[in-house]
Amino acid sequence: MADDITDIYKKWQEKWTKDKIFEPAPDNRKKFFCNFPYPYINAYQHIGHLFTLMRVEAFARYKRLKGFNVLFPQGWHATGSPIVQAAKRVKDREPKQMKIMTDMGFTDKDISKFEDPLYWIEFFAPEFRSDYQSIGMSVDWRREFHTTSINPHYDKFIRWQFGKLHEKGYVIKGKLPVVWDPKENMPVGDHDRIKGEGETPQEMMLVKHKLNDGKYLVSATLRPDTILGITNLYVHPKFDYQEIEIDKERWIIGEYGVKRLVEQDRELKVISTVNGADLIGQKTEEYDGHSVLVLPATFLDPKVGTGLVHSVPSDSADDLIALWDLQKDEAHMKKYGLDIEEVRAIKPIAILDTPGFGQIAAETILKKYNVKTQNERGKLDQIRKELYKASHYTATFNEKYKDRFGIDLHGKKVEDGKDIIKRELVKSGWADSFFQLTGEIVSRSLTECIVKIVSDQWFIDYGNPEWKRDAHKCLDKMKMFPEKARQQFDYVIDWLHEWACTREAGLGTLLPWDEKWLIESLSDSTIYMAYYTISHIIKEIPIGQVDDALFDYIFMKKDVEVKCDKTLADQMRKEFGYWYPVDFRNSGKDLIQNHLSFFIFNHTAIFPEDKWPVGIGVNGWVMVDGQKMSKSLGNMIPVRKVVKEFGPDACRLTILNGGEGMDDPNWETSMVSSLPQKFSQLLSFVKEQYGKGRDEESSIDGWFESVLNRCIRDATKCMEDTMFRSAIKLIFFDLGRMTKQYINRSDGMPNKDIMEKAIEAQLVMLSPFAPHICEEAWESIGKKSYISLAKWPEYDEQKIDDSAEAVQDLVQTVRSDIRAVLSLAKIERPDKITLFIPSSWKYGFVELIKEKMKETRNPGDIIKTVMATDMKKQGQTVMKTIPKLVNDPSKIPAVVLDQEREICALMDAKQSLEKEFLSILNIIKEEESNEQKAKQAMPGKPAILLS
RNA sequence: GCGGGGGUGGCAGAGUGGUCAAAUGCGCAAGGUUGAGGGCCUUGUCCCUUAGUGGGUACGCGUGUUCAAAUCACGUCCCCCGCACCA
Repeated sequence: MADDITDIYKKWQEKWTKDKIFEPAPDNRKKFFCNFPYPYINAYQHIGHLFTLMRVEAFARYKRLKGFNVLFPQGWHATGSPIVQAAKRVKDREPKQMKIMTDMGFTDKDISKFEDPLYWIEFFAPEFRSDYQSIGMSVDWRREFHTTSINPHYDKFIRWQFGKLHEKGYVIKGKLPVVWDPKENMPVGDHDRIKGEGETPQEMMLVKHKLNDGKYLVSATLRPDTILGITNLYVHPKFDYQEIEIDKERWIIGEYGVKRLVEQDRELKVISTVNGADLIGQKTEEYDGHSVLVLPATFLDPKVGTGLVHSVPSDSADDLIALWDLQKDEAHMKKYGLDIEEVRAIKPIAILDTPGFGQIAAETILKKYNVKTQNERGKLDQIRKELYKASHYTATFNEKYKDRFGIDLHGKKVEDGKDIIKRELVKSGWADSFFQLTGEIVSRSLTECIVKIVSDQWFIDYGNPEWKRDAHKCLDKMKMFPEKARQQFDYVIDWLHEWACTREAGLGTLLPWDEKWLIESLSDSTIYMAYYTISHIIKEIPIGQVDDALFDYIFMKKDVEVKCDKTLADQMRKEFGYWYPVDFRNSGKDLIQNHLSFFIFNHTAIFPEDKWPVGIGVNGWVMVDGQKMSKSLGNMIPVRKVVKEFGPDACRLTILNGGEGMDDPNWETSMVSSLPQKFSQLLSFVKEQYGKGRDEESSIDGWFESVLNRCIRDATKCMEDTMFRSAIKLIFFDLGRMTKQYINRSDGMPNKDIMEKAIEAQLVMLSPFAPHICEEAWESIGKKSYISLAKWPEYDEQKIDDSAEAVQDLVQTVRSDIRAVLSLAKIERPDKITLFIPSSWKYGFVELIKEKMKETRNPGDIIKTVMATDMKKQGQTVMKTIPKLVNDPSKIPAVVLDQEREICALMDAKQSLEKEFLSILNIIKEEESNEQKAKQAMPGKPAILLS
């Protein structure tokens, strides 16, 4: 036996490894295949990973105890760009990255090695593995692997997968707007930006306005649906616009607009430059045929859109206030030679009904905020947001939209009609579109980013309706942990559409039929769990012999020629056939909308129905002592740190005790730090108590057997539902407390068999959470085999007896009160004890007390009871209480059960012993067991009389 | 805005029509216990009142359904997660 608790961990980890107890092979038992998404290995893991991981680990160990043949493998993910980019940043000695490296504890000499992306994998994969091992994960390490082309076997597998998807027509080609660094000629992800995190490309509609000479003024808008409300255009008198030839048309558009069109691969030719001032006063023809005036405006930003806008004063507060300002400013109008009356005649055109804002929403809201001029930018910015929300999501089209767009939109919501209008405008040639960034983005190369349209991008077509149907079918049959995650999946499956599955840079696998592309990281990790079933075998096969045929042979049961050893191929086919499908895959709730849904989709696409996944677990995000864990708060806790400080079992128990379901679990420092000591106590308790006690039976045993069986029953239910926190409470805390109570209640002489059963049950049930300690305790009570391979305890429903538990608790309470009184009165062995109790207790209570007291060696020899006054208002409560407590009320001394509350009253008396009870005792003593007097002193209240 | 999950005592967190002033844990208070440690065991902990007791207010807010609501319905406010090409 290990001397120190810290030695225990290593001892058992080594034994497990030596005896290969977590390296399963197919046999005739039922199997259970669970896994945890392979982590991305660009830094040491923190306790956030640990929670998700531990849910799988605890479940795996539980299922093993339940007699399943359990497979729990683990691999590592390196696909994608973060490692490559981090390596590059290390090479550039970028300060932020250097801090990350030194924070992880690397010296300057170490750091230079990280300039090579492959070194990251080489370094971190073993580090992750050693962290996993140090915390006692029951993983089959033979099957470990990492992703990307540097693992050629896995690479082949991913190529095979994509070949399959391609074959079935689930991979399609299309266009994609991406954020682009024009200097580096690379796409720019969110984390590669100095400025503009979260900004994305946004499609803007280009609306054409026909001038008399047939040329078009082109404005940009996010609200093409309000086109019927256009009253005028605004151009900036000081800007130069460009006239371009595009698609055989002539457009007049700002220079930034031209630039964008060029960047986005539009063919065009610049013809000439047009001064804004020259456009003012001209008229244009609109989509619906009406004619509007071009007006001057100075609020325009040349960088936004096309540098000129159309004005919809009915529903844009900015447009309306600008119009009002201009209408008031005669000098300004004159300056540009405008007809004052004509300008003043411009009125907003009602087009939408906005609940709460009426027909001319812009006017309503300007009045509400009391905006007087267009210079009140703060208010106007706020208004824009508020009005956009209301207008876009709640407004409906008015009668003008009745048959304008080929379909009656009158009364329809803007939200629903917007796309229809957009399509119609494009179709009729009155609108076009381009992309614009939602905000300025500056890349790490200090270049301002642009939108680039990638035209030969590959997509996985999650929008395919038949595929969606299969995904739903799979979901419907799956078990969810917890069940309430299901609704989110349902929504996501419907909502997913084409997913860009290839990248130009990073680590990974090349797209088999178009090798300029790399398969993106979320797409190469959807069915790889199948690879776990064979990874330990396939790695022995020369890479030249691994081809699509082999995978078809293994996974599709196709009887094709394989290049490799047939025995090995058959063995892999057997492994896959045995272990698949995935029984439980667990992950954070943020992965529902991508990875976990892809997991479902891809399985239904590639595998036959009996291999579709059957269980998914989802959990929340780890908090640290009530606070969100984040880099900025500096409370990211590395796994290795806490494991070293508190030992693996304390960490395992603490993290799972933090929470369950979809709630965010909370890591409590106070809990983890108190556990090592509790473990020591548990160890010595088990050693001390096991195998001791009496052989004969006693009635107190029934109580404890009831407690024990109930605990096993409830804990089993919790484990089945991965409600690990509740399980820990029952197994570790409640059962531990009750076992000690049993020893007390049997005066240190518990029944030997029952005690042994209880100790064994507790250890086995606790072992998924604290396996090292439990193995040690198991060994200390003389068990020869591993507790990790023991049998989960059975429970006997017959032995669970609510009434027995209630009665026992009551009796024990009375007994301890008597003791307290005796000790207070400093009497060791009274001749007589008199209990004064409410008369409503009489049904069987007295006999019961007598009997129990005898058994438990009560300090008095004689117990006499006296009925005190009737208790009022008992009946009603009692009648309600009984049915809940027992199924057969006739079986038990009914009223007694209800008296727990009254016993509590007695306990109260004990609480205020010094103040109150002493005086009562005095009364009783003085009166020399004058029962009458005692009754008067405390009518209805139980009292204890000694003599 | 959309989809999902929530709002309960000092905190965390049960409870989904009556047994609810509300499990359990932490915190806090009192007492006990062990001459070892932030250990263990009792008891108390919404407000007022009592010898026992009784009464009041409460489960985001409002309204309703019901003999009865933390629990059901409607409305409303607030918080968290996601809304993608990022692993």
